[in-house]
Amino acid sequence: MRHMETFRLIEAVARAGSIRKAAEDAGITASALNRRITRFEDEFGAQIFERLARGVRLNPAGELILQHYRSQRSDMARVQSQVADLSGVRRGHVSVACSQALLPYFLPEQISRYRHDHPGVTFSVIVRDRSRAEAELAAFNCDLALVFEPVMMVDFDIVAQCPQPVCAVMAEGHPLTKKPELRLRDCLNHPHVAPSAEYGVRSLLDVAAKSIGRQITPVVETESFELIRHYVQTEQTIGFQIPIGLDAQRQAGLVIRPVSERDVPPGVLILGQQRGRSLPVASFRFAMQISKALQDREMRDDF
Amino acid sequence: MRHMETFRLIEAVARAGSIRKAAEDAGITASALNRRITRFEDEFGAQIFERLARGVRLNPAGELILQHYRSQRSDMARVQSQVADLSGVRRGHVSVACSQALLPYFLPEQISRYRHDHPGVTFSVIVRDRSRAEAELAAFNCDLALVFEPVMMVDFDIVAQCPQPVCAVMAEGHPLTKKPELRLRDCLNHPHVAPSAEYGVRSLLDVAAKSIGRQITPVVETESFELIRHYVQTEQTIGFQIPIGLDAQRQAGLVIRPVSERDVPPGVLILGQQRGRSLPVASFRFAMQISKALQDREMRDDF
DNA sequence: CCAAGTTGTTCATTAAATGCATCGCTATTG
DNA sequence: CAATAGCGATGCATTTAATGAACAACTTGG
Repeated sequence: MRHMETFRLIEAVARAGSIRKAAEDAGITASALNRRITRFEDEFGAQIFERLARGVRLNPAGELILQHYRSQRSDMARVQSQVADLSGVRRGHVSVACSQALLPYFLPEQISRYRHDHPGVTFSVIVRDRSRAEAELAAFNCDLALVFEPVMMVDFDIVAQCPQPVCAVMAEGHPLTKKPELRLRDCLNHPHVAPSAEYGVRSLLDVAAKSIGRQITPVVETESFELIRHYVQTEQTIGFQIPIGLDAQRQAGLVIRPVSERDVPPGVLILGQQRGRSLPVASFRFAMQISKALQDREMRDDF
Repeated sequence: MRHMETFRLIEAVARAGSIRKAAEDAGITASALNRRITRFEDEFGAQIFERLARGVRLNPAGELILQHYRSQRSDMARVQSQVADLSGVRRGHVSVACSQALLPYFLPEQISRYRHDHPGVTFSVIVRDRSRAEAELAAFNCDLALVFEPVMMVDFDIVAQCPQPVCAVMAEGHPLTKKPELRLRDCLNHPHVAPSAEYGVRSLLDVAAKSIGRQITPVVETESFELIRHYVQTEQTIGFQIPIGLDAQRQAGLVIRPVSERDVPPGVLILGQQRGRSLPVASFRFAMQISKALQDREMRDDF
């Protein structure tokens, strides 16, 4: 779309913080870019950049403009996808931000199933912690966010949800695998491995530990859920994860036990979108599929 | 805004049904316009007009595009008004579609009150019957619709409402003014004057008459509420209107009596907007003021 | 007070949009 | 059935708008 060029440039300038830098990135001269911006400001009727000595910065009006532009761009993408849809071939692109826990099994399965029915649809998956995922949603950089225990910003709209008890992962032969019910204090008495603070599992554990007068003291703290799963098989420790990122059948040598809900309340896995936005056809249908899958999961209540 | 030019032209072509006519209206040649459209279609990736022998017509894709454009235009207007708002001076424009009943007292008073506080805000008021008012809303041609007994299309969002009993208007000295309670059958036994079929008052009366085995048989049927009010003072007849379009104090020589609610259920006056749309600041505040006014009216329960 | 970095301005140049004349097509009309 | 009028598409010359290059004016930090 040609008309959007100016907006794209404005966005680039806002990102770069300088007209010259943005111009260089865009492959035009600073003077041309500067004039586009001033012309736009004239037409719009207000300045959108603060002119500083060391560059430029969006002012509040500019923030509004940028928000408008992003929403317009996403809406145009939706229109295009609807048009492609009514012309018969189901094309489109779905862009999801998700927590790490969805990476090993859930999302690959869901995407594969969707693409089996609609091979014309492509996907992009970005991995973000819960607050970043919501930020991507708000910036219209993705259509859907699938996150555990989101921070729930104002413009976040819940599409579907599914409770997820915190689970302990251990290697076979770990002493705690014999216990019929796994209490948090038992886990904390053994060496444990935990995700870092920005993750939902950790924040649930922190709160729960505090309420029994204890503290999470991981021997290894990491951003990578994958590392946790592998580490517990290397050193005899306890890791914490949520069931959707685990698969009892497939994880050979790994034992998965829910931590007693008396100690740690289950968190919620949430599929969300930007409030008030109408999604492209493909994203909408994918969201419906995910919702159904989460619902089925809740029915089965497995982990 | 420059970028929207092509969309404006597309809209003009869709309205005119012909590229040549639209080009003439827009003051450019048909060839230029034709090429803008084909270029847009290329960029967009799909045809948006059906080429017929006698001109062009929007296809479904074109309808979507037009809808998108209108929504974007209105959203841009909102952004501009927000920017004007945060720059201190409260400027803006409010555009309302309303039923005739609001013209004599209610809307003038409300607009005047709002403009007293915010002189920078301008208004446009268009008069439409209830279904037309909703159509204007859906086409983003106005921000608010204030209508009696709307037909309630899918994208119509209720902001506020206020019940309005159907009232009979008569000249002083009309025999029915003596009755303590006014029954519908009494009214129908006298010569009466009614609004035409597209109006809410009439449809309420039609339903009510039918349920008592009668029929509305107006000696004068008109689109103009004003004519009704004046006619009942010329020939001894009964007119029907809703209280918000009347003012017991100010209507010299006119008697207003509610028709018994046992016969005719009260209709509802509704303030609505297009679903999912965020209104410009001025329109939003005006809507809030109207809501409050309607609420106060309902409390006073006067007519 | 200078060096480095920025926005804003001027003018020649380049790219895009437009106007004009014309073609081919189709429905209408006599 | 043929003439005609109205339509969108297209090639070419022209006008208009956007751009690039160089420079001016300004702010900040040392």
